[in-house]
Amino acid sequence: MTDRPVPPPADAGGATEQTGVGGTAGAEPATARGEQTRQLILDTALRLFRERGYAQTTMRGIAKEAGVAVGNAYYYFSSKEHLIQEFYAETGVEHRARAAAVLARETEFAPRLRGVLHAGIDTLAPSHEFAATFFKTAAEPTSPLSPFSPESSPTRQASIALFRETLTGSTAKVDPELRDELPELLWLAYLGVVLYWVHDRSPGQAKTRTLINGAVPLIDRLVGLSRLRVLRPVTRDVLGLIRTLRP
Amino acid sequence: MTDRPVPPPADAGGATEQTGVGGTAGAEPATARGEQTRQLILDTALRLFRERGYAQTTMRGIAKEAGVAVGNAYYYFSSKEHLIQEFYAETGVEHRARAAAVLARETEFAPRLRGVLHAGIDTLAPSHEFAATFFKTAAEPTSPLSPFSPESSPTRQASIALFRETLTGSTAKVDPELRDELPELLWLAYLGVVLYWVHDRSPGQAKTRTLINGAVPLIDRLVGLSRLRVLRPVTRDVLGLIRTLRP
DNA sequence: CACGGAAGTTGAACGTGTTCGACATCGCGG
DNA sequence: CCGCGATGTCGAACACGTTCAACTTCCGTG
Repeated sequence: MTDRPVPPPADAGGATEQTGVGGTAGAEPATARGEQTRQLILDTALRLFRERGYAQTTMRGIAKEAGVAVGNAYYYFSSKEHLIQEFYAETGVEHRARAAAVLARETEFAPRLRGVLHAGIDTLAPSHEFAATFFKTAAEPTSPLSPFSPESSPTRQASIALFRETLTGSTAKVDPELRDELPELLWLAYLGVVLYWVHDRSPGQAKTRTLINGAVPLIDRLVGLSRLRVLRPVTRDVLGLIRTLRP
Repeated sequence: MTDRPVPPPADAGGATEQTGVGGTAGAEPATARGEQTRQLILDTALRLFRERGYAQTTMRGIAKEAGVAVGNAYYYFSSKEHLIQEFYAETGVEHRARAAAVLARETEFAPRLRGVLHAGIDTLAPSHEFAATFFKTAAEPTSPLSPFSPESSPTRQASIALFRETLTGSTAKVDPELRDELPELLWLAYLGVVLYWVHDRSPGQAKTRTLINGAVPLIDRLVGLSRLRVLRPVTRDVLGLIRTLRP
């Protein structure tokens, strides 16, 4: 399908768009054989996504290439989109690994943040072609793949934790009030960078690197400035608004 | 289909995702009969989208309801997604109309911006259910529906012009350097508001209203502050970065 | 060893968006 | 009035994502 047509027209209720949340995420393999098949299908799928792009890769193609029936792929992954969630997870793990190397050697806030952001793009880089075409599914609010969805919570929390570590592990002096909220804001900024990267058509996505290199000093300076008398009220108001807006 | 599988596997070139840009946007009717049919199909489609949601509305359903063949719909609109672009256009026109009323009576920057932002959400409000599910197609960089795409240029320029009018028609004193760039930044902020709105699950999307009411004074204050000595360099750097990053 | 249920696997079948060659209707020049 | 090309219309056919009832394989228990 593509757009999740509610399968049984149950839900006598109304014309709501209803999607996802309760949706089965595919089976967690219980045996070694299952685990192996699952991994085979996943590897094949991600390889084909990178080789041919997301849209040009069909579930039939994945199944044939992996040597299984199409129904078998659906036994482990409840939809084509769910294969992407696995991609997210893998990406997140690699991002944190790369970031750890940076955080181990840098102590100042700016270089730490700069390194972590670049590490994220480094991780994503090989998949730029195909990432661009599926990021749209992540943009749908009702999709379990949305970075704000409950299903993405583990990945999101891990990512926010990474930015918390980036901040608290640094020598930066930060308004204590801001200190609690900043990691989430940095994560949001990272989302913005990724959004820019997805749209970035410059060779090697060089402009995204420019964005990071230019934005980090600005963020750094702004964080320092936030303790200034003239800016104090602004800072307070921003934080207040954010707290109000959080779901 | 849904995900634009390059129809003929031509393009011997490579595995690029290739999409859109050259894609036919459907026929511009040349006769009165054509114009009438086109409008009938469009009205039917948008009505069904609002009634049933985007995914639950099928091209066959639209055709049947409009009393035409499915192939006929494709004569005027080259894909289901292209029906959405029409929705954008209609929305933009209504937004500008509502905004004009506000701009006619307000002279200060903050209330003007506040009014224009609320007008945008007012316009979108009746379509929240269905807007949420298709905004994802707008998020795909290669999609003609992306707000950054060449195809969206007219709508985008009109929207930016609206924010320019919001600013220049006001009594606000703005750093002349900022004055040129600010409208585009305000448009970006509007996009951010819409993005929040799409994800906003609060009753009546009340939180989006809170966001607008809270963010506008902040923006207003920040714009004023930008002329301050301490912030001058930051302002310069931000503007420099933006100019570098623009495609 | 036999059996029974859980786990894994299959592929035909459904409804979808989209395409395309054939047909219908129109308006205009002869 | 007759053609004839452009414009509009049609619906069967295609490939896709997804479902599901039937089947097979596996393993622990009696």
